[in-house]
Amino acid sequence: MFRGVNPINLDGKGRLAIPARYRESINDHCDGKMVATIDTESKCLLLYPQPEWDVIQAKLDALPSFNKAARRIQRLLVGHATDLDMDAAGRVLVPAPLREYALLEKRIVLLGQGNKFEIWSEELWNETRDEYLLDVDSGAALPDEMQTLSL
Amino acid sequence: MFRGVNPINLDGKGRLAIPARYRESINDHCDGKMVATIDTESKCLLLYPQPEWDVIQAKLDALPSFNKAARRIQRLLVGHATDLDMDAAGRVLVPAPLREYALLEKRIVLLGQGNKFEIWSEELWNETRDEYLLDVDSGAALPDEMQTLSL
DNA sequence: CAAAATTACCCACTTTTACCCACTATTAAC
DNA sequence: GTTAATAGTGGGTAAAAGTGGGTAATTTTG
Repeated sequence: MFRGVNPINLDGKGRLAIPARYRESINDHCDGKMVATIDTESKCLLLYPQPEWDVIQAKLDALPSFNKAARRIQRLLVGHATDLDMDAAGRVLVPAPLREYALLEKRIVLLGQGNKFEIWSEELWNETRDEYLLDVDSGAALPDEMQTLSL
Repeated sequence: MFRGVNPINLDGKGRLAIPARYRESINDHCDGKMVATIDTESKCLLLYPQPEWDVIQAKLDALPSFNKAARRIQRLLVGHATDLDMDAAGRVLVPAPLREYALLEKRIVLLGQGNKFEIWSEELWNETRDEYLLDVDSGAALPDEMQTLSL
């Protein structure tokens, strides 16, 4: 279970150093094999341990090919999903097409989100986070599942 | 399980170099024997390992011959299906009629889609992808299978 | 059957990537 | 506070992959 915000620098080659505290867990869980894809709702990337992603892709692959919405999701998610291997220094190379999508340059944020990470450009993350905080005040409608949630 | 975006150049002879990371899997799975056909809903091609295609063609052949829609799909898909062999350098020659259908010139994109690849002209893929990203927000009707999907 | 076009196979060049090493900064220990 | 160890960062290099083209064999066409 991943959690926490981690400000990181991408190096000149587009490599992302996974913070050391996650590495053991990642090596145990998937031998350093990860899968990155795009988030379709925000300009950020999703980074899964490969076994976690394989479950999702199996579900996506099973969707009906002649349904337009299904096809669209398959093309976006599976189409952008790329295998990444951690190197000996605990780094993964983020492919150029994905970097472009999420507007990643030097300063990025790695966000632990349970079974996956999200990768944001630092600038975009800060803006998004601030918007979220404002929205909370406005008291936007919460789905039923959340009405009973106690923190 | 294929996945990922791969920008590739078709060479002057219409050959497509399969990215190295897929080659071992393709050789294991079908000894380099692939089948390409058209996608009937988008101007792109579908590229299957031969055993995967054989399953699909068997289903198509079993459709009722007197149903007009079935007949049409059979003619389009089976009619355009062409055997392709990977050469020693991991390349397949994309036949001219298929290249024309999908408007393939030099810059193309090979899109992993589970049991198959899609082959797009780079320009058309970028346009299509951008449209899809806009549509996601509009929340077009999703099939039931997708309502429960959690990423 | 001959000529032309196409295709398969091979080789050469260029670009990219994986792997390794070195340096710096930060944390932890004494 | 000083030292040691670990983590973060950057870059060089050898190997692999991508790319392009020549030539010979095969197929197609007139």
